[in-house]
Amino acid sequence: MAHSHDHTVCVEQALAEAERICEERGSRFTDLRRRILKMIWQGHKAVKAYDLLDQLANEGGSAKPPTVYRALDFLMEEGLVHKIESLNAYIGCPHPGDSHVSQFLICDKCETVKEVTSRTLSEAVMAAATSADFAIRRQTLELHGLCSNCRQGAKAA
Amino acid sequence: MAHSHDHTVCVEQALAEAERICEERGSRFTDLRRRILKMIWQGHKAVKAYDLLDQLANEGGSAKPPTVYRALDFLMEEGLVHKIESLNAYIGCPHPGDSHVSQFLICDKCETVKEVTSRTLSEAVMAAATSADFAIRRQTLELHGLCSNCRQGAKAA
DNA sequence: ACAGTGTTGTTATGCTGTAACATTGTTGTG
DNA sequence: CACAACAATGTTACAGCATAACAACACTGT
Ligand SMILES: [Zn+2]
Ligand SMILES: [Zn+2]
Ligand SMILES: [Zn+2]
Ligand SMILES: [Zn+2]
Repeated sequence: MAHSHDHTVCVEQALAEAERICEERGSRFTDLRRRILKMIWQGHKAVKAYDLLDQLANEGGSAKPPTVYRALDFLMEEGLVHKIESLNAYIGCPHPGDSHVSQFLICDKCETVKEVTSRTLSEAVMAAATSADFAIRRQTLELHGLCSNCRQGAKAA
Repeated sequence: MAHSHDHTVCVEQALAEAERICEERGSRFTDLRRRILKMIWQGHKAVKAYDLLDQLANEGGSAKPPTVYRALDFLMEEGLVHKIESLNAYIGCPHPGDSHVSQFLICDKCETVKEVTSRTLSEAVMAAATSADFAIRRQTLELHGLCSNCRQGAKAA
């Protein structure tokens, strides 16, 4: 988020929801997966797979790429994490559980990624697809630019 | 394109336009860049950098990655080619010259990529950004699914 | 105890992309 | 033409992103 906030709340909420969702579905929210999800939630920036790998290594133990990618695959399948294609990086979903299509606002300055779900936008996407007789199964919608906060900083300076 | 067509026309037109645009701007449409643009236009699918590399190698000579990536950078800067982030692949722009934001319809079956420029969609994107007080500089909008042709094939079968 | 399944560890490799420096080609100037 | 300046390409080396294949371990239910 651009504005400051108590981020520990974000993290705890995300972990609690993940726990609940996996419980419901009978999928296993193991310690490794929990650790990685927590790392991804260390802020509102998208996190790179190899940064996760490094952090795992620092916590002791010798982590290898598959460890991280398998956890990421799991988290994405469960809808707990999204991949930002234009960054090759991963971000926690702020509202997993309820199925949704999302769009991302990515600030190129502070790197904050905000997930939004605009109904209007979704409908426009649908309309565009329909008029081309195209059946959407998955969408990547990533908007890069400057967040409100970073633009105000620029003006002040 | 899903429907069959005389693709040599597409290619020739793309190359001619590229020539014209570079001429206008005083940028150099060298032989290498021309060859690579032509390869990208071998169809309406997105092409991978290392496939271009292989083709260069096959045409004799020992091409290395930077050769390809530099050409791609040039072509993208001139707006002759777009990158499809969700595929790590590159596709020729069917209407370079006129500045535009585009969206891509990517068929997961036949791999055809269609570039569209929907005004409604662009406006919805703008509206979503504005309402989040976000200033867009670049957008990635990639819709994966099935094109009309591939769905009809499925029904018939 | 045991089989079956899912998770993690390990090794190796493939794909994607760039940094840095050498060489060659092009353009304009005296 | 000789020469400087710059753009483009060649070359080597490496960094970053991701998966295949198999081994070891853990959890489940019988
Ligand atoms: Zn937060
Ligand atoms: Zn920002
Ligand atoms: Zn064509
Ligand atoms: Zn298709």
